[in-house]
Amino acid sequence: MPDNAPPPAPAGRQDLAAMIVPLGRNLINAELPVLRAHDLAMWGYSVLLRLDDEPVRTQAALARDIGADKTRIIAILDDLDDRGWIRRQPDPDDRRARLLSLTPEGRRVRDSVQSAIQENEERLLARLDPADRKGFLNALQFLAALPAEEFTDEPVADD
Amino acid sequence: MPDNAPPPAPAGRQDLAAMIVPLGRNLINAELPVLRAHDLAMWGYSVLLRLDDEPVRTQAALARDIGADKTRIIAILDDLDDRGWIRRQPDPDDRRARLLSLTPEGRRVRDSVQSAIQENEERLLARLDPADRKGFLNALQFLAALPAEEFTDEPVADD
DNA sequence: TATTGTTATACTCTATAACTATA
DNA sequence: TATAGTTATAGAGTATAACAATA
Repeated sequence: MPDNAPPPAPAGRQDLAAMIVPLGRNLINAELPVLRAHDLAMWGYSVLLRLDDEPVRTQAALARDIGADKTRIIAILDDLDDRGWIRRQPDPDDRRARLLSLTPEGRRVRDSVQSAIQENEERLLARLDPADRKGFLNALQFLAALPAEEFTDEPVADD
Repeated sequence: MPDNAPPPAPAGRQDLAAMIVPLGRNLINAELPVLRAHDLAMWGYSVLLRLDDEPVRTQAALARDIGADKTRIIAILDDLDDRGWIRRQPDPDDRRARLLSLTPEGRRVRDSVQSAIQENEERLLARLDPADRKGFLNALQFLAALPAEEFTDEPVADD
């Protein structure tokens, strides 16, 4: 037990996961109509989001980053490629690897979907007390950025 | 667009779902070793949590409350019943229904698991700025209590 | 031999449909 | 006939294993 612990609040609140997981499910459900309107699936959107920041050098790295499997994203990449939303170019330096990048059209789709989604999210956040809203976003950004190993005492499968 | 909207912060942050869903996954992963130590699966733990507050009158209601399917919880209830952690008594007033309740042993297991889980969660929350932590929990409790319909403009399947 | 991408296969999870009993 | 619980089946989603190309 940590020595600086405030009262462990054993019955004071639900488990974080018990609140966060269903909340995530509701947020996903709110995204689905938007995604459907652009004929896009959740994994496809995840790929577009990940590629926005910077191109990615291998499909395996992309898969890992979005929490998927390298075998699972292939059909997704095929689909995005067919529509001209991403490019898959063989790396000249290592022809085994594929340089993944967003096309201008892909970026346009991504921006359009994301602003619709975030507009809806802002509608929810607007219902919060301003101070809570700020603390919520600060804390969420911090926690979401924590590497997976930080969540368990036990080492998580990580080799 | 809401008239009181602050700047929609289009590129300012990730989508809420994109932060919350992976965070939920990490929190679940952190729970798994604890659950395994009690030879309990996630759905079983969900059932114990739901039964804690008050007994439930039908299995279908229990399933709905924990976001499961009435056919899916049967094996889970069988298992919890076999271990003596829950009771399934036919309702004398309507012998089709099963009154579901926690046994003292079930409550003991639930408490033990939950305090281990929340102890770990407190370790994470302790890393937050105190004001953020408070805002985070306030906002989370509010958002987690929102009914599913509040998340979409479109009516969600609800008949 | 090791790695990237790919395909094929098997497995797990979940939902749909059909059945029994009570009402 | 309708509802609660149960069982059996089918489907979607996911991971594991084997393969081809390149290093």
